[in-house]
Formats: sequence, structure tokens, C-alpha cells
Amino acid sequence: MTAPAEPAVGPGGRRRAGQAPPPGYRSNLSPQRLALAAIEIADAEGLAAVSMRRLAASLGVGTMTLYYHVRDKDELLDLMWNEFLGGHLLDEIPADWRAALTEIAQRTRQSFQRHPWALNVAVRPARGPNKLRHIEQYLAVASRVTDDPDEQLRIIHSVSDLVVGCTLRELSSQAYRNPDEHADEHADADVDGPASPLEPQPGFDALATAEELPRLQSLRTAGCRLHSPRFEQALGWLLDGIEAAHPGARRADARPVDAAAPSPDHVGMAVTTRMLPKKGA
Amino acid sequence: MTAPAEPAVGPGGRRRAGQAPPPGYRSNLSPQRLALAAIEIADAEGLAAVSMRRLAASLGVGTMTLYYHVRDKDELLDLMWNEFLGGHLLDEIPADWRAALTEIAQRTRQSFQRHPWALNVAVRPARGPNKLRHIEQYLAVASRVTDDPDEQLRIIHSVSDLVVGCTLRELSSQAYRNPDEHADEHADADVDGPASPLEPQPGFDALATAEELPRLQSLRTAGCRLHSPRFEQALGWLLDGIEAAHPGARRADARPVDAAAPSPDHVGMAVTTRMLPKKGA
DNA sequence: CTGGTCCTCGTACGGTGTACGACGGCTGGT
DNA sequence: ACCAGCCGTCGTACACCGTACGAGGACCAG
Repeated sequence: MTAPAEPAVGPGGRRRAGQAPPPGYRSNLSPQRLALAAIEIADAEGLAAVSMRRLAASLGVGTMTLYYHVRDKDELLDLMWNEFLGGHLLDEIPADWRAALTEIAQRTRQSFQRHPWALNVAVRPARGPNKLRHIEQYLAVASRVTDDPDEQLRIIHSVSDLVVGCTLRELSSQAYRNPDEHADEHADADVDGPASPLEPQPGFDALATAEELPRLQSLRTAGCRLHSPRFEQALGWLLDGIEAAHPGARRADARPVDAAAPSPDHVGMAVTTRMLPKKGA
Repeated sequence: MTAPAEPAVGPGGRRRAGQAPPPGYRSNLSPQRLALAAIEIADAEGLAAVSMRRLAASLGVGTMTLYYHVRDKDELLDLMWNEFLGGHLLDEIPADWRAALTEIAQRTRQSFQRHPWALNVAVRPARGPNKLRHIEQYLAVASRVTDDPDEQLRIIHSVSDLVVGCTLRELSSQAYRNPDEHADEHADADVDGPASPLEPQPGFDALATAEELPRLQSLRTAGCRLHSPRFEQALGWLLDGIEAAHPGARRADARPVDAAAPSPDHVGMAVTTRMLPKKGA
């Protein structure tokens, strides 16, 4: 306020604060637009193709322009992750808790399959608004299984963990690595299909499989594929265990529970969460 | 054979083949030594600190020397991953299949907690020998639950997926991001402890939590932490479901089953798996 | 000694994230 | 109308990355 040259830590000097993104925003750019454009690139060419220069070029602006709207690339990834999470919020939550958990899990799974880059971004502690909305939806379901809040969280986490772990394994065992066959029918993704059943590399298992690893060997001769994609079965087992532990859980009562996501325009809302001066905490 | 100038695709020109690593190996370097040194760096300073130059410097050699033993950095990561997997193979598998699965899962989990970088490396389809050994151990247990090989794989995958998903969430919600507090008592890792219970950023949930997200709000006032670490409970639920689906599963018969990993020196064996000319398939 | 293979590594190129500071245009006070 | 001052843009530069290329030393067989 006094010295104009001093940029200060507040919204003034080169960085707006963390609150709502469009207070004035004379620019047609916004953190959310950056995130969406970055997602477009990541979907089409993989996460590695998302560089600041590339993103800037795709938006028709200079590279450093991005740094006015985003602190650094890490924040861009956070915004992408938030946008990703917002993409699979449910409009209406099924009444039956098993059906509801299954639906949330499968929606999340499909979302990962549509945006494989998200798994690489998932290894980050970011908690954006859509993350909280996602948890809220889970909570709406878990509250029908038990009244203990801690138990609710344990249920939510177990389901979510299974989803993430399973999807991570499936996607990482697909081709997906070589960037040349990007976005090639990512639609239904018959997970079991194209990948080689077992053999990691030609001539490799010949030396390892025969001697030790007898069970793997017999498994291979039995014609099994290492990637049996029965996610639903694993989820079913987990839910069976949860149900057995909570016999009093209410199944399929009347109304489908009001969804936590109120209006669809809220979903994509981008909020820059940080207001610290720099990366150092 | 004819023209000596031609390097050829075989083991001759600049790259040895994929078979056993020390046929002659006049060098004191080896893929395995590179991997171990890289793991040391990653443990101490994070995966981002593992660069070819840094690794070469830590080994006291020139940067490009590494490329004689390793095709590219990707292969180095594969070797690290293989070494990581070899680090938590069981010497003896418990007789009871539930106990065995629990032990394998917890060993894996602890291994991830000791080497957080491994989660970032986990997003890769690499199948090294230790990966196969690991699967073999799982198979040794699952074969006592069912005789259907496909079902065995589903069981294995479900347990493994839960481990990976849970550990990924826990680790990514810890500090772990800022590299300055690396390797700070990674031992017991009371996961619930230090992290802030909910609040993502100060002043953030104030605007989001109150309006929508009622359940999250009430959860917070109830004093719950978002990261209740009950991995064992989730695993228990899953095993309950598996057990219920397989009532004939043999529990705790006599001998503890011969472990698949025969001798400890096999564990760390590094094998370069690729022999393709270059990355392009 | 000579040729060949194994192994090492210096240099260089194109890529990355981003710190710094210059600069134009809009806005508001006078 | 003027002009200070912020908003937003962006060119340049730097350090670092992975690695292609090829020179050259160490060793061994003839």
C-alpha cells in the first residue's frame, strides 16, 4: 500500500490470491482454461507431451504468460487432477448402498481409463474442491452403512483404494507406454485383449520360468492370461466383507439420496488452492 | 561376421544381449549396481534426484558410461523396480492362506513405505524376474484357496491392488512432496499422525465446506481425520469376501509350503530384459 | 606388434521448467 | 486531457535434463 514497487505477497504483485478465479480477470485465460487445454493434450498425446511451451502454443500465447495464471507446472497438474475428479461426479446416487458404491467405483474406473495420464498425476496429495465433492458423494453412501464416521472413512478408502490399485495395474500392463498409439479407441478398452498373455520378453521366461516358478509355469501352460480384468469380482468380495461386518446396513430404502453435486456448472469450477509465497512451506 | 565395421544388432555393437549379466563383464559396474546406487539416491533425495549425471557422479564415472550398461533411463527405472520387488520376497510362506496373504500384503506395503519413489515407478508395465517371483509366491498361496487358475489370479490381483491403492493414497497424502524432509524416520510411519486432519488449505474449506458438502463438514466437526490408516481392516474385508466365496479353502494345514524364492542371492539378481534394437517396438 | 572387442567418457543438441525484467494497454484520480 | 499504476503478456536467459555420436584407452588373441 505504501511502496508501490514492492510486489507484496498478496494478490497484487504478479499473483492473484487463491479465492474465486474470476473476480475481474480481464484475460480470457484462466487456470481452468489452462487445465482443460492441458487435459486435451494429455488425452491426445500423453502426459509427457504436456509442457509449458506446448500448452502455451496450443492456446496461442507466449510460454511465460501461463505463469501469470498458474504458479508452476505442479499447480497445473493439480488443476488437471481437480478437473479430472470433477468429470465423474454422480448426478444421482443410487439408493442401494452396494449399487451406489459400485457405481461410484465404476465411474471412477472408467474415468481413469479415458484419461490414463490421471494415474501418473494421482500420486500427489492435492485436495481440490472436486476431491472434496467426490468424498462427499462417497460419504453419502457410507453413512447408510454405518454411523461411525471413522468406519465410513475406512469403507470409502477401501473401495477407492481397490479402484485405484486395480486401474493402475490394468493400465500399466497395457501398451499405453509407447506414445505412438495414443488415443486409439480408448472407448471400451477390452482390457484383456491385445496384451501378450504372459511372456515378458522373448527368451526371458525360458530361463526363469522352468527352474523355479513352477506355478507360474503351469499357469502359463494352462493358458491363463496374467491380466484377468475381473474388477467387479474383487469389488464384490470387498463389499461382501463390508456387508458381513455391518449386518445392519440399510439396503435399498426409498429415495435415492440427494447428490452432493448440486449443479453441473459447479463441477468444473476451478479454484486455485494455494496462496503460499512459493513452494517452500 | 563379414564386415567388421558394421556394429550389427547382436551383442557386439555397443550393447550386450539380454541374457545373464555377468558372462565376462570386465567392468566393476553392472546394471544391478546402477540400480542399487539409484535406489540409494531415490531413498535419500527422492526420485527426482535420480538423474543420469547424478547417478554417474555418485558412482564416480562419466555420465555416458552408464549407457553402456543400461539402454536408457527407462531401463534403469525397470531395474530399480525389479530390485524393489526383490526386496520383499518372503523366505517362508505361512501355512494359513489368510495369514500368508496378509503377510505378503504387509511386506509389500512396508516396502512401499520405505521406498516411496517406488509408487511413481509402479506405473510401468515392466515384468522383471523378481516380479515373476513375487507372483509365484502369491500363487503358492492362492492355489490353496481354489484350483481354478483364473480365480487364483483374480484373488492375487485383488489383494495386490488393494495394497497398491491404499499405499498410494497414504503416501501421497503425507508430506512426502517437499523434498527437504526426506528420509525422516520412515521407519514406523504413524500414518495418521502429522498430516493435517482435513483442511486442505487455510480459508479454502471455509467457502466450500459450509454450503455444500454437509457430510464432510459434520465429519470434520466430529474430529475425524481423513486418513484413517486401517489397511488391515480393508484387507480383512476383502479376505472375508474371498473366504465366503470359497468355503472349501484349506486353512492352516501342515507344512508352511516351500517358498518360491530359493536362495537369497537369487533375489537381487539383475537381468536386463530387453534386447530389442531400440525403444520402437 | 596388430587387430578387435570391451569399456569409458567428452562434447553437443534439443528439450524442459522458470526467474527476471521489459513493455503495452487499460483504468482511475486529478 | 493527462498520467501514475496495475493487469496481463511475453522475449530472453539459465540451469538442468536425457542421450546421440564418436574418439580413444585397456585389454586380449593371433
